[in-house]
Amino acid sequence: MWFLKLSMFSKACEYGIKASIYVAQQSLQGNCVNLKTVAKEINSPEAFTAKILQQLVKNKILDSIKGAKGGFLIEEKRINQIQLGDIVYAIDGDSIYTGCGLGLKECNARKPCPVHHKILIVRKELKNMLKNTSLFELANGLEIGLTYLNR
Amino acid sequence: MWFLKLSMFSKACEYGIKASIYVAQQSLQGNCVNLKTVAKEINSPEAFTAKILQQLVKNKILDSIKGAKGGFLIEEKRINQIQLGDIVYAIDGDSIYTGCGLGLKECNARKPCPVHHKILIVRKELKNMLKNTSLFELANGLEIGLTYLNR
DNA sequence: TTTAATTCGGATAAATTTATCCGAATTAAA
DNA sequence: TTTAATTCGGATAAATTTATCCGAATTAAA
Repeated sequence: MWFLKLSMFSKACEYGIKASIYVAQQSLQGNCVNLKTVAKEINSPEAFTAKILQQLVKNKILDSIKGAKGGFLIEEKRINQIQLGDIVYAIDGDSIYTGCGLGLKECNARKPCPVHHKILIVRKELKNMLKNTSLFELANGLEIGLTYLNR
Repeated sequence: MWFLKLSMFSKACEYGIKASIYVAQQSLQGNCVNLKTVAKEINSPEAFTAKILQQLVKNKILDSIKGAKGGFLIEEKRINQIQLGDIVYAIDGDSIYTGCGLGLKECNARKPCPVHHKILIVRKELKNMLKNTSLFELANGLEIGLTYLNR
């Protein structure tokens, strides 16, 4: 207790998002990058990042190439089809879309928890953001030096 | 991994919010309620709830009365001064207001992470909601049968 | 004064999330 | 063909969050 989090994403999700953005940026330049490089560039623990990259491959966010000179990449034309929400979904599942804000087993508009409608507004904004933010946009911001991945 | 959460609040926070609402509702009727009753009514583990109630007392959200016939209550006039955000803050601290969405140590408008501006919009909505939702409003919704705490 | 019901506070355990380790499988290059 | 670099996948460990236990302190009522 006493220093809990209200961060938007889990660590797994943070790493997943950062990794996807980095791989996308590199893929736009025709580069395939390996785990070691990814972990270094996004400043994340290597072994844990490996798990997350696997998860992203399973969920068709990333492609992987096995063996020496292997690594991760994203088909270029897919980069602007993938939305931030797809990455979050691949790692955290659909708990944003479901799940009561106060943990009630049942909670809906007809029999809502006390914060149901309040949270709905915020969640709607979140869903919207996740749906309308493309990986291309994020990778491009990084590429042109507008944003940073590693500080 | 593989079934992470993207729920808005931690369990501790969920219990804290539910407990505060229930105690407020009861206080509006002049009742002082003990841990056992609170835990039962909000469907939460008793011992853990005890810790959270203590935390809320320390942070002046709730008042406690020790000894037999003791319990928890909120001074009536304070119920509409307390906002949802105060409860969240008491338990989870100010991590909503600070903290980079991608976990970067430094992240600000001048050198933002790739999702900085995206998250700011959502966070602003969240902050707004937490600031403008009073405990009275939540307790009252429960009282008049508009909302439910235990399903 | 004694008893019973309660909050408080510390220690500890269980569950979940985060992280590491290591060997198998794969593949490019020597 | 062999070697070295890599992804993959399972087992396990560390850290954090969630949860329990128990005795001390407090207080209303018998």
